[in-house]
Amino acid sequence: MAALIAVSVKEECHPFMQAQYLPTEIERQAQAFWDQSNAFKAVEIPGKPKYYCLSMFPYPSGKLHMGHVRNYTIGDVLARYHRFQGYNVLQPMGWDAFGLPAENAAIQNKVAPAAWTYSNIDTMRGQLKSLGLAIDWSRELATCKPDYYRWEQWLFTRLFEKGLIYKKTAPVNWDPVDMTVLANEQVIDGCGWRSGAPVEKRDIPMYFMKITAYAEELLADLDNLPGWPEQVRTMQKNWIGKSFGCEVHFPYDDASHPSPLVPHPVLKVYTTRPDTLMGATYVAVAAEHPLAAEAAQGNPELAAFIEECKHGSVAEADMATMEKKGMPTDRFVVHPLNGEKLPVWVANYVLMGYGEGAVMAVPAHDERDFAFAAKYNLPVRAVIRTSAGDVTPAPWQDAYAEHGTCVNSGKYDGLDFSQASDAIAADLEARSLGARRTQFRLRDWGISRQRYWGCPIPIIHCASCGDVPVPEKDLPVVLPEDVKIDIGSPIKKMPSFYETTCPKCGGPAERETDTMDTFVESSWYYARYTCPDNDQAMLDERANYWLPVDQYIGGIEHAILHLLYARFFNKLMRDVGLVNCDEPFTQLLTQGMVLKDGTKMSKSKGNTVDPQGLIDQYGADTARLFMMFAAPPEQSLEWSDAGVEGAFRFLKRLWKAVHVHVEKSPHTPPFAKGGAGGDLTPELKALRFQLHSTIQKVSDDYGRRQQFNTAIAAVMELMNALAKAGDDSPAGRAVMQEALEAAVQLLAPIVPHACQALWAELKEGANLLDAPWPKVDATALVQDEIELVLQVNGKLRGGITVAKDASKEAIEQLALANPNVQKFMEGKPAKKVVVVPGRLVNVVV
RNA sequence: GCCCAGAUGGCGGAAUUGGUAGACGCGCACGGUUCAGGUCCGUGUGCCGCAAGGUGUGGAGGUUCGAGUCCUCUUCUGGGCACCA
Repeated sequence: MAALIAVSVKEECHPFMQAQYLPTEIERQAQAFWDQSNAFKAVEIPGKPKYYCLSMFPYPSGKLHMGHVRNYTIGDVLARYHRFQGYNVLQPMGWDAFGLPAENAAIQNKVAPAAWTYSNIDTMRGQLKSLGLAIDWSRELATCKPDYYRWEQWLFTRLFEKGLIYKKTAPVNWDPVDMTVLANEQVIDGCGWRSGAPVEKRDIPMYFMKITAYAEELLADLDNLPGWPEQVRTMQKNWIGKSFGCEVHFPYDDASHPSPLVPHPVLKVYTTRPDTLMGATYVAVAAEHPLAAEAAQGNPELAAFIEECKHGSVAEADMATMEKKGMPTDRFVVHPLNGEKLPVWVANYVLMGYGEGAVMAVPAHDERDFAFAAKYNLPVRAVIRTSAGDVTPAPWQDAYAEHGTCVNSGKYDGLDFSQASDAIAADLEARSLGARRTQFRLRDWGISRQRYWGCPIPIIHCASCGDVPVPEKDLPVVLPEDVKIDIGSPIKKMPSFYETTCPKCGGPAERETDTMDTFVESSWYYARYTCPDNDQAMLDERANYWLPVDQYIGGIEHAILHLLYARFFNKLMRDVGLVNCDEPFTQLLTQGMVLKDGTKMSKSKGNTVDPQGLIDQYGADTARLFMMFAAPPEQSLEWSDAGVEGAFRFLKRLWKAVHVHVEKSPHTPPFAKGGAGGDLTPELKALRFQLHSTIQKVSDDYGRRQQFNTAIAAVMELMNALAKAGDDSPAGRAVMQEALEAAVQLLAPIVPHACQALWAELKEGANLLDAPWPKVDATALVQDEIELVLQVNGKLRGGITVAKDASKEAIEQLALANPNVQKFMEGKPAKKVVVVPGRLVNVVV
């Protein structure tokens, strides 16, 4: 590249254009022009259709990686395309700046997390700018700045007062050597990543957001999001996990000795299979269940087992893959319908966080209960007739879990799933030993983190007044940035931070030193972009101009948590009166990962390609073109150096094609129907047919399909056709001008710098950003004849050309008369002839 | 373990509504241009076969005149699993 620049810096005869494609200079000029003309500054214009295009903001980890380049190029392509369509476009950018990596980097490099973060932001901002993104940089925000997070604290206090934030204990990963709480990511094979010590579950008090209060709405509104990928809606639906079942109460056998630890003389369970209740042979509780602790008193073996269950991480994947173990207690409960005495077990496969933390076990019809019963020799009683029959001998078959007809169930025999469920629920209700109930898998969102680099939770703990939210006038609670980092949060050891007075009683009090989950910041940033400069309110009327976000773009890995939390926050903000819309993101595009050698590009795997090197060597346009061409946005993208070369080669050919044309015939007006040239030759007609088909296809690819690889391929095909065209007549030159103008416009969203320069060349200095999107000339798409494929028994046997309005009968006759068709019919009569208009004829013999 | 995806030439991918499988690009081969090439241009390129033709979309079945596309089962790969972001 350097050599290339050195060769050709001399000015050519043409004032605007170099003969050679010189991306460095072209991109510098284009970016300077966009900067100076404030081309992408977004202003609210009432009445003009708006398009809010948002890519998930980056965590400032150091420098840009290829995933960022891909994400922001996709967003930029959509933003620029809609701008050409006449929309008032907002495309902002900011920084998801709080988080764990800053603390790790701080320990490693002996820098404060704030300094490290701000320096990364500066580096990455520069890199983003070199990509030529159509971003309104005046709206840039960073979540670690008090002018951002003060509003998060403000909303927290509102929600706390509304009762939507509450406090309870919950288990965390505790490293007993480092004496710290670990993130799931920091637990490797059940041990702390730094200390190597086996991790324990420990209950600590935390603040929770009542997302379950919105479970119904979060579930129902998924049906109002047709612009979201089906798979994301399905994942969220399953995550929320609404189930219809029954609460069943098992009275304790020795109800005469109710434990003070167990408030009710019944053991409650939740089941989605009340129809199998007659098959329950034991009851199992989670190790954390109060009954387990109570039964362990005076039972050292059981106490040891419960202790053992505390080892390992709190991650559900770990819990679900570990060996299913259990231990009996000396307690029994009474079956609520048949009065049988059932043993109570403690089992590690029962989750305390779901339902009642206890299950009724029906080994005959539940796979986990089946395995557990086999292991511990517990009775199995089949009570459902399934496609596998009336009994359930080992080994387990999936059919055992099917819905079927009750058998061996006394008065319920013969009833199907819903009849039996209804009847059993009714009988339980009559005895006050249970009731119909819906249950959600979704749990409330624990937002407390025992970390430093996050938004301080605005609560003051007062010995007499309890937990008091920080009054609005005292916000923000500012996180000190000039700190020394070692293991543990510095603000927990900083009296100047936590020593304060109670806002209610004025007595001495302590600030909360936990910070918020960084998912909180990323749950509302999309709204703050609409009014980032407002220092009087979290949001203002501009939010209702721009929201909802019309197009959101980000990695599929965020399909559940981030997107669910953001949807939740939108509803919270709506209910506080800050926004009008019910949902934050109308259209969602989930991009795939960038791979190299078939695996994810990542620092830890050492297979990264630095985008900066790519931009320096080939320019941003080539990087963008390659990224958009190599795969459709939702699929994973395989990195290829040769593919980058190919993209660069295409841009050189495009540049040369325009250059040669302008040199040969400058100031050519584009072909216009009835204008230059009059009647066209068949070749030029064909060229215009391809040109306008391409405009139609590419516009559809950008606007509806969001498949940019096929848009690029179509323009490549057009350029290949133009390279073969050799008509130097005035009509030929006019069609060439028309085609090159369109090609440049069609590529402009993807390759903005080169196209900006080429447009100025073709249109004598005009600004491409002012040009409306090319229109399809319907008359160019009219065809007199069409080609049909001929098949015999579904196999390709030739083709025919017919008039576009040929009748079915005429087509059938032509097909049967075709020599190759006759050859493969081998003299047999046609049993059936299928004519698919405009496509094919299939003769069945 | 549970939830959600994906699998098509030597490679990335195309085939949009069940209708010509392999567009476009890379790579490769041959030819040309150039003092030179990590330049440019042209031609060819799924596999088997001299050809006619046959065959072919992870695997096994099925529906259909017709299946990469729909159904059932299955294998492998990837994403998520609530404290990575």
